[in-house]
Amino acid sequence: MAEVRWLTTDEQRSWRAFIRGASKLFDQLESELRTAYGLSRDDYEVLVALSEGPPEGIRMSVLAENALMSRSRLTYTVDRMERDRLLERVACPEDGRGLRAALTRKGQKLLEAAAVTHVEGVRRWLVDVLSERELKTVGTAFARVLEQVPAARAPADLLG
Amino acid sequence: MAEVRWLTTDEQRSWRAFIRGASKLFDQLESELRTAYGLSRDDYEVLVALSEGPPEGIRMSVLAENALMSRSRLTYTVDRMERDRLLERVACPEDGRGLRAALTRKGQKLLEAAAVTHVEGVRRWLVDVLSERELKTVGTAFARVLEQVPAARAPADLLG
DNA sequence: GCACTTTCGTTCAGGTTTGAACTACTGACA
DNA sequence: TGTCAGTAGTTCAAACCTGAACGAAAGTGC
Repeated sequence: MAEVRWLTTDEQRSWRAFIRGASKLFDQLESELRTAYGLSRDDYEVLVALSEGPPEGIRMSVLAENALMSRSRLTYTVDRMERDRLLERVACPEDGRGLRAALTRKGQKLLEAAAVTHVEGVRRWLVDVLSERELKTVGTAFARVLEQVPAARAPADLLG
Repeated sequence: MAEVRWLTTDEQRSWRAFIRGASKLFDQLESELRTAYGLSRDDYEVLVALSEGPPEGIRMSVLAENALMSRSRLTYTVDRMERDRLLERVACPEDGRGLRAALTRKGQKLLEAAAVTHVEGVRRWLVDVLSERELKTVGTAFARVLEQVPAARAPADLLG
C-alpha cells in the first residue's frame, strides 16, 4: 500500500473550482433546454447524434455509446422520444436483433430550434466567459482526459 | 430577434471535448466511490461539507446550497445517510424550524477512507493527465464560469 | 397581541434511473 | 445441422429525483 499523494493547495483549488463550475454549467444548460423545449440533456444528445448520422438511423447500441448512456436508460429515453414523435425505431435489415433510431421531421425541426438556444447558452456561460486561449486549453486538456479514462465501466475494470 | 452566433469549428471542438471528457470523468469518479464505499457523489459532497463545518453540524439549507442540491433531494440523501449512521440530525436551538446535520464518528471514518480513493482518482484521471499550466487554467476558467452562471435557478430567472 | 408573508424542511405523486434478469437472434464450431 | 457462447435490446423491481404542496415556526407591521 503506497503512501497517499494528496493534492496540493493549488491543485485542490483548481479541482474544486472545476467541479463546481462545470456542474453548475451543466445544470444551467439543461435547465434552459428543458424549460424552452422540454428536452433533457440526454434527449438533446440523442437528437444531435441522430442528426449527424445517416438518414436511415443509428443502432441503439451505437447511440448509447455516443451519448454515454446505459442501454436501459437509452431504451427509456428513446421510448419517450418515440412517443413524442421525435424519432422512430426501425428494424435493422442486416441484424434481426437490432434496431435503428431514426430522426423524424418533427425531431429534426425541434433540434434546429433547440440548437439555437443551446448554442446561445454555451456561448453566454462558457465560450464568451473564457479567453480564446483558455477555451483551447480546456478542449485539449479534456480530450486527453477522455482518452485516459477507461472506456468501459464494467465492474471488473474497477478492481484492477 | 438577433442573428444566431454559431460556434466556430474550433470552439465546437473544444466544447465537445470538454463535455465528453468532463462527463466521463465524473462518471468514473462516482463509480469508483460507489463500488468501493457505496457512496454517491452527493453523499460524498455532504460528508466533505460536514467535515469542513463546525462539529455541531450544518443547517440543511446551507448544506443544500453547498452541495448544489435541491432541498428535497437533500432530505432524501440525509435520510439515507442517517439510516446508515453516517450523520445525525439535531434540532437547532436558535431556530425552531431548523435542523443541523452533524457527522458521526462512523461518517468521519468513512470519509477519511473514501477521500483516499477519491483523491487517487482525481489524480489519476485529471491532475496527472494535465500539465500544471493546464490545470491552473482550468481552475481559473471555471471559477469564472461559476461566478457568471446565475446563482438561483428559480423559474423566473429563465424567462429574462 | 394579531394578521400577514416568508422561510425551513418534509412529504407526496409521479416520472426517471439502475443493474440484473430475460428474450430473441447471431455467429462459430463441430 | 445442432449446439452453444455471445450480443442486442427490453423489462422488471427497487431505488432515486423532481417540483409542487404542506405544516410549523419566524419575522413584520400595525
